[in-house]
Order: sequence, then structure tokens, then C-alpha cells
Amino acid sequence: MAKSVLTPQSEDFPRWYQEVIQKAEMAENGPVRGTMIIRPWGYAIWERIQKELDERIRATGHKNAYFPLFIPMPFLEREAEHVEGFSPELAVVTHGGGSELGEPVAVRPTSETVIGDAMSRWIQSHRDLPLLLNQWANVVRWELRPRLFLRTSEFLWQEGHTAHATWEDAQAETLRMHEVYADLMQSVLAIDPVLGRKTDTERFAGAEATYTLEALMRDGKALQMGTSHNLGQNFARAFDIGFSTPEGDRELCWMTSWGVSTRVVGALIMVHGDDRGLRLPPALAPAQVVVLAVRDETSDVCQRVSGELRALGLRVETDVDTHTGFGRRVTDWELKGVPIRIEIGPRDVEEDSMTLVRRDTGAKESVALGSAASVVPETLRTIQAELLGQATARQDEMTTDVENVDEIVSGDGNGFMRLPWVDVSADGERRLNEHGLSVRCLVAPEGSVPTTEGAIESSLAYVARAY
RNA sequence: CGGGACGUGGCGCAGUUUGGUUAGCGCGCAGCGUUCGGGACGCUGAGGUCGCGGGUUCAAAUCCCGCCGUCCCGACCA
Repeated sequence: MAKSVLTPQSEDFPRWYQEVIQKAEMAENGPVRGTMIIRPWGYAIWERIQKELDERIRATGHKNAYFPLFIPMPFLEREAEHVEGFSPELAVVTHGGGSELGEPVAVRPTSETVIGDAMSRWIQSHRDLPLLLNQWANVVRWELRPRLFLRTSEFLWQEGHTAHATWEDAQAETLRMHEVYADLMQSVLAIDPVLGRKTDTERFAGAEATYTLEALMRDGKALQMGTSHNLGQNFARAFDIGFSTPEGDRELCWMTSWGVSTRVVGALIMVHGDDRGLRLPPALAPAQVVVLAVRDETSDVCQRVSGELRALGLRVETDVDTHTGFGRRVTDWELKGVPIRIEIGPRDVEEDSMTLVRRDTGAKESVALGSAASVVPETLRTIQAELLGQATARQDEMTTDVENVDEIVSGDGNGFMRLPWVDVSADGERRLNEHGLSVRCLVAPEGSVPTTEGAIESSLAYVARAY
């Protein structure tokens, strides 16, 4: 057994996290504090997420567009709660073209305001509704304590913005996208987050209701993986986004917004990663299989097997860099989390076989050279399913029911602690915050998302330490 | 902004307390050879304004002053 490449998770989880990002060549710090250089391997993972999510966003009838990075300050100020929520982390440009600007402009922390301004012109009639837009963009929220992927001053995301004729339509949209996110997490990222509603203290600045997806990382801390907001008429009022009804009355639109960011890459690392590195779900992995030549003389066979697998539509890397030691290459691919490694050496070729190794379990088996096309896809499906199964089981194990806030505050603060929301309330929430804990979300007793006052009253609070 | 450190080849560090040869070490990098089924090894080699500016001194990475920058800990967020 070779000595471990990474600091074990059990020894120092934050250090493990940093090391795995560095050694898997995913990302590094940019020259300005809080910025991130996303390296090809990390970016390829993000692009996979983008592709999967973009397809789902289009499939639900949304169109992509692009709005400016710079936002006039007065825009942000129009919605009182919105500006208050974002002003501490706002980056403001004061100079341009060599001189001080008369009107400073903000670098977007999110785009509700610019998009709202445009929508107010684009929407005139009920026939213009619903208006379903999405944009892929970078945003800036100045961070004092940055962490790669989890919290950076600039990050990449997708933000959806929609306008509807009724509250019911907006609510349906909010919940629909919440579900789209859940599907992405489960079927692609192999993570099964808790779907719930944010308390008023954690609600998005300017929203009427915020719905969230919260997952537990391996160290027992929670991470918000996505949010979907019902904005009510708050922004419609601030930006005068109205429409004429069929009856000829003028009414304000009901709006939503929803987003998923590069932060989910952090979740992926911390949910599935182990002491050997990343473990990527096949649906997401930029390379699902790496075919590795043990010796130079087996390179041709490797190329052939890779070709067969690519013909099936699989993403395949071929590693015939025999100049580098075998062990070294094995370790590197494990760090990068490629789900299946196929090793082909002289011994395999002699027996007309190859060695197939699963990254998730480490299990090795010798299979016939000709069977790649049948064995590999099957194994990829198995890995995808088992990663989700493991992650879900671990999260369940780390979720405990508790009696009251005292019990939480006196405990070790690990995992989700669940109790009736009425037993927490605003006062209990403050106490939790003082102890570095927070109510991550509220879930209705039957497991659904609470949408009414009554459902909130009877809901369960999920409490955890959070990233 | 308050508290604690740190700045020396690409990266990680030693050397600074007590000034004194040619500023070392590990990793990485280049060449050659032997290796190759779980981070290989040997030999050879390249690579340094010791954060910046000033001062003290025969002599400064080392002492003094100033500046700059970075990291860690305390009030927000996807």
C-alpha cells in the first residue's frame, strides 16, 4: 500500500479539500484575493454541469440571454431590502476612461435589477407572459473569507429570471425550477439534497419566499447547492413591470429568480471525495474512462480499446505516457476521480484480457479485451447509482432528531439536527446563530416544501453548521 | 477595520536570535541511462534583484526605520 498522497479527511478536512483541488489540478487562487483560476479539469466539470443544467432549463421553456456586468447604482437602490442585503459585498467601479465617474457603477452581485428594468419595457400585455429567461454569467460579491469554489469574490453561475401574470404561476415556476435543480443534483451529481424553504432571516434579499437545496458534506457541515425565489411583486413594483389584462386593467407582474453556481463543484468534491482524491459520478466526469498502457508495447491495444469505447459515445482518455512511472499515473487519475480505469499490460494482452478498476470501490477485475463495449457502460451505471446510494445513506445517518435548541447547542454540531420549527422560532434561531449553527431550511412533515403559513407552522427545521 | 504571523530559485522551507567563505535543502524542471502491474532510481545540469526603499557597518538575508504585500482568527453570503 502506497503512502497516501493527501492529508486524510479524518485528520484535517479543510486541508484535504485544499490539497485535492490543487493535486487534481482543478483550481487555484487568482492574483487578487478571493478570485479563482479554474483549471481545465475543474472547468471541464463545470462545463458538464452547465450542459446538463442548460438542457433542463431549455426543456422547461426558458430562453438564454445576456445582460450587462455593470449596473447603475440607483437600480440596486430601488428595492430597499435588496440593496440592504447586498451592499456589504458590493464591488463598485468609481473610475473609467482615466477619470472619476460621475455616477459610480456596481459590478453585478446578481441581476434582478438590470433584468427587471429591461422586462418593464418588454412586457406590455398578458400576451407577453410568462417571460422565461436565463443567463449564464459571472457575478461579484466581495468576500472577506474566501474558499475555492465555496466562496469566492467572483463566481460563475446561471440565474433564471421570469415574469408571470399571477402569483400562482410564479409560485409554480419557483417550485418547478426547485425540482429541476433536485433532478440535476440527484441524477447527475449523485447528491440527494434536502429540499426546503428558507426562514425569513436566510431569505434572499428582496424575495417573498426562498426555496433551497441543502446537502451534507462528509464532514457533517451543510452546503446550500441552489436556490429558487418567489419574488412576489417586489421587483415588479420597484421597476414598474406591468401588463394589461384581457379585461384591459393594468396589473403588476409576479416574478421569480433562481440560481446554481460553481459552488456545487465544491459540494461534489466534499460529498464524494475520499482519501485518494475525487470520485466523480460518471454522468458528470469529463473523462468517464481512462485506458492506461502499462508498457509502451501495449499502447496500440489501448488506442484500439479507447476507440471502441468512444464509438459508444463515452468520454475516454488514453494514457500512453509510459515515460512517466505506472504508479504515478495511476495516482494522478485517481486524484482526478475518473470513474473507471482500464489497465492494459503485456500480461493482459497475453491472456487477451484487460484489468478494469473502479475508482469508487477500488475493485479490480480482469475482463476479456473484447468485452469492453458491454462491461464498461454497465459498470458506469452501477457506479453512478452506488455513489448516489452512498451519499444518501451517509446524509441519512448524519441526520438526527432532537428535542430542542438546548440539545443542539450542547452537542457537537455535526450533521443535520431536526426538530419542529415551533420549538425553534426566531428566538431559537438567534441562539443557534450565536453558536455557529443555523436553520438551513424548513421541511413540511410529509417531506414536501412548505408553501403556506400553516405548513411552515407545522414544519421541521433542519439545523446544521454551514459552509 | 481589530488580534496573530509571514515575505529567501516555479512550489514548500532552513538560515536571521549571536552580521563574516561561493545563500542551502526537499519537491518540481531539463538531459542521459537503468526502470515500469500502485507516487521508481542513478548521474549530470539549469534556475536567486533574499518583498520594496532607506539607514548603520570594513561587511547585511541577518541589525534599525519606513513602505508594500500575503496568510490565519472575530460582524455577511450562492
